[in-house]
Amino acid sequence: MTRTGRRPGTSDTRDQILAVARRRFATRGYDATSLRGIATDAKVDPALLIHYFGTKEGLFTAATGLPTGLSEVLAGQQGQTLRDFSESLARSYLRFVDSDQSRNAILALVRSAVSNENAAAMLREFLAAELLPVIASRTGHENAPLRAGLVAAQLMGVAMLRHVVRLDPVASATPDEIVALVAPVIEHYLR
Amino acid sequence: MTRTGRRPGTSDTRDQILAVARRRFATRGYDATSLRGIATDAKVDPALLIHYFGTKEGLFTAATGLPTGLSEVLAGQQGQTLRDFSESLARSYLRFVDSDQSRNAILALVRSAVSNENAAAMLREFLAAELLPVIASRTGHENAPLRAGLVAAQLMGVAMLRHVVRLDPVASATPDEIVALVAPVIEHYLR
DNA sequence: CGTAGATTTCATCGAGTGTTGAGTTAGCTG
DNA sequence: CAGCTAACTCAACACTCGATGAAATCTACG
Repeated sequence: MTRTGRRPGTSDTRDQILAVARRRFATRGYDATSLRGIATDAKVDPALLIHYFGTKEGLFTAATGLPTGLSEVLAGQQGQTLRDFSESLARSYLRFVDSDQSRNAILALVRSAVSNENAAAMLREFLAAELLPVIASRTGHENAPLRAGLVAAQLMGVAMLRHVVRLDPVASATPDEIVALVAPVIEHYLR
Repeated sequence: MTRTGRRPGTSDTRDQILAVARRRFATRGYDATSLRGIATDAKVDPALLIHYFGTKEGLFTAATGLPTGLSEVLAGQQGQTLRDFSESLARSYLRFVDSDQSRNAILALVRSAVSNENAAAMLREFLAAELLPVIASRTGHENAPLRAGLVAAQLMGVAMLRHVVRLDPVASATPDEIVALVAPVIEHYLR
């Protein structure tokens, strides 16, 4: 069936591997995701992944690299009142985390972070470098970083209950219902 | 060195296996924890774990079964004002999660839940049966379950950032600092 | 056309996994 | 002391994992 050697025509195989890898890392985490599983899904030999990315970790960082989107969205919401900022932060975050497209990058990190110290470090650095400064810049308290961290904790907890634990009624609530309750909390932290 | 057959004297081996298993499941999660690793730590042959608990999953449920302590503590805090309840919920939760003794049961579930659907179900059921009702009973809103879920999300997020991601300044803050900021949020959700 | 380089598979290695079955030692009961 | 059962280990099976090195097939360029 599948002969050996290069396939005819131009090849999007590399991108397809990345797409499959992103999906599987996101749903199973780093350790529980196998190169063989990705290879099978991508209709490719496992050795090809090594050839392209050198190592499993290389594929992971290539697949989950630059969780773009969130920080840009947040950066574009500066010149507003605190109330508007809070609501729009909650709404953007939910839309980001709920969307199949880009939640995978973050969920992969979260899923992997709990069993892999490397991934935990990546997530830590992403939060410290991208998310927390944007939030902390909205308040003038002496403990602004801690307040921003607790906002992040609230948001991450929502994502955990919604998408990992899938606990009702948090998992089944509409974004609007959640935003209505969470936005005032963010406002409280930053006031 | 270690001879075969039963050891002389009375045996606390079974309990020691459970102690090691709790610790390792908590720090690495279900999938990343191996029977051989537990056996080595407990100075025991891997087959003995199977002999006692039948299967790896049997050992897991035996080790992480009944995360008692939290629900009893919470149940004993009913007849208070909402402000006192919120603060004491936050403080009890932090003491529970920060203590080596009993945080392992919960952290094992959280760590395992992200890569193992069985563990996710256990965590879901624990939250739905033990934690949420106690919280939800403190408010009279029509959406009380959702509000309780968001309280749980805030608390779980704190635990994640503090103990899994270890993100400063949440990880290094004192319990008092966190309680001072989180308790009003709980109050807000339940008011 | 011819050949260099990219793409892809194959077969295999060594290590680690959960689990099994048989065998060995010790405590308990009569 | 004899016999039963519980505690415990040994060796092995069947499997999966990440990674390696060589070979096969194709594209691209001269």
